Amino acid sequence: MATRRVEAIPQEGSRLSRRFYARPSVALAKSLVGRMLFHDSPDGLTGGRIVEVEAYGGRNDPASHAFRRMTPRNSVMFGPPGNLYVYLSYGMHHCANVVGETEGVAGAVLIRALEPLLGLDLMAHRRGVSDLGLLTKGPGRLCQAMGIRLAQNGIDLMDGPVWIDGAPRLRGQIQASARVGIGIGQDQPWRFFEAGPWVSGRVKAPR
DNA sequence: GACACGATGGGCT
DNA sequence: GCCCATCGTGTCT
Repeated sequence: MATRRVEAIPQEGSRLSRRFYARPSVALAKSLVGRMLFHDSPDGLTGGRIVEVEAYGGRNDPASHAFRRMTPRNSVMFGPPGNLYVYLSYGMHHCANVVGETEGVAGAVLIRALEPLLGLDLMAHRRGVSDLGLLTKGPGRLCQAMGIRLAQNGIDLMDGPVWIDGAPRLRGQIQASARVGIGIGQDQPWRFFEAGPWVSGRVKAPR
């Protein structure tokens, strides 16, 4: 498939610290837009720039998996900040979240879309498509492209095969809207994105 | 056990 | 825009 000219892509040595992740999920969500997400898997290295995220809380957020209580599935959300929370959606799609807050307090940021930059051929192979616009647009698609699965649930972003780079690179202003695909909690504008060709869904204004 | 339900995405109209 | 595959999870019996 066609290759793209990309800017210098930050590599090892500039991972975000646990201290960075230890903050309220809404603040963490905003701060993650524009940063690089990497996965160094046995298949190869893939990476993309985060362009769309959603914040999910705990007992304060009826749309969150952690709204009621801790269960085997959502336990990672209650764990240390800086871990990866992966779950299966609709029986076939994986969704990747970055855990925030502090240990014992649930909160996470769903990664909804990336600008695909590194390992494009591998992403295309995993996705079974060659269209760049369909590689990492949407939480399920980006997990498939990046090779993120249930096996990666709970891994540590500070010291693991999946990590986020320290320096944000923004090409526009960060915008906010209601979250996508939830039936409740739409009054909170907790979706944050940099408008452009890589963002999923449609732009909805907070109700 | 049984059962209802998705933080989705692909295909079709 | 509408339909629905597909299965882990949580809730209820």
